[in-house]
Amino acid sequence: MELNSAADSLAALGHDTRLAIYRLLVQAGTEGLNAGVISARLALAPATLSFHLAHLTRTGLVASRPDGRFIYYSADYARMNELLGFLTANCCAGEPCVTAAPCCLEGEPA
Amino acid sequence: MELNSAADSLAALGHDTRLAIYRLLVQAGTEGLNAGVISARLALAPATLSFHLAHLTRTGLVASRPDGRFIYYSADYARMNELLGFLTANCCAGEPCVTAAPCCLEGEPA
DNA sequence: CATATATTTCCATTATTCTGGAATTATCGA
DNA sequence: TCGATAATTCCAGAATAATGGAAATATATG
Repeated sequence: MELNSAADSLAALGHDTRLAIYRLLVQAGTEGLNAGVISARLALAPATLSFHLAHLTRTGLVASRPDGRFIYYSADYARMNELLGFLTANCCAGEPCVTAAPCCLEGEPA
Repeated sequence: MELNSAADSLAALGHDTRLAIYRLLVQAGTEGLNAGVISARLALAPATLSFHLAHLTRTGLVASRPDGRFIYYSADYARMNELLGFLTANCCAGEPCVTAAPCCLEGEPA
């Protein structure tokens, strides 16, 4: 993973509203939630939500899946783990250290 | 950890230059590096580096320790783990899932 | 086909962040 | 004490991001 791409993802998560959206999706599982449900739960104006969902999607943290009139959004767990791995890579200069274990990868296509 | 505080930390990491600084410090270990060394390695103007180090320090990701004319900066590994834990908290809606293991906590005062 | 609903895109305003030269503060060594 | 070095703060211009009303797009249902 490139530094540039990791920074983009972290910047996407570095905003109260987007982080709240992302956590909602992380907790929702692979099914995801449609935009209307997210909008209702977080009390966001449609245009504002759309802007933030587009941002999260652009960085690869979130995937979207149309279903009729609805669009379902879900967290991409593989991407999350890539990002966690990037942050802890080569850490601690040889001092005692355990690297972070992969999380939530079951059911993901790797 | 509060959502607000996590978002601040993620935003701090969501910038190419700050992420590069942070990774340098993560890899440098608990000793850390002084500002001059960081400035030289990343070819940053002093004022620019100072701005970014202040940002990282404000969020708690980085600690500073004066030593004579030098100021040493180091990654706060406990804080990094808090942040990783926050991102993966309650994830996957009961689907098979392994939470991230703590990293780099040896030698930290918890 | 007409209407209702879901979501996005357009757009303009407002707010925030980034950058680096110059001045400032602080420490070291002679 | 004086000059050199380390790092920060001040400042202002330039760039980027966030917000939400209104219009547009797309799908479902009667």
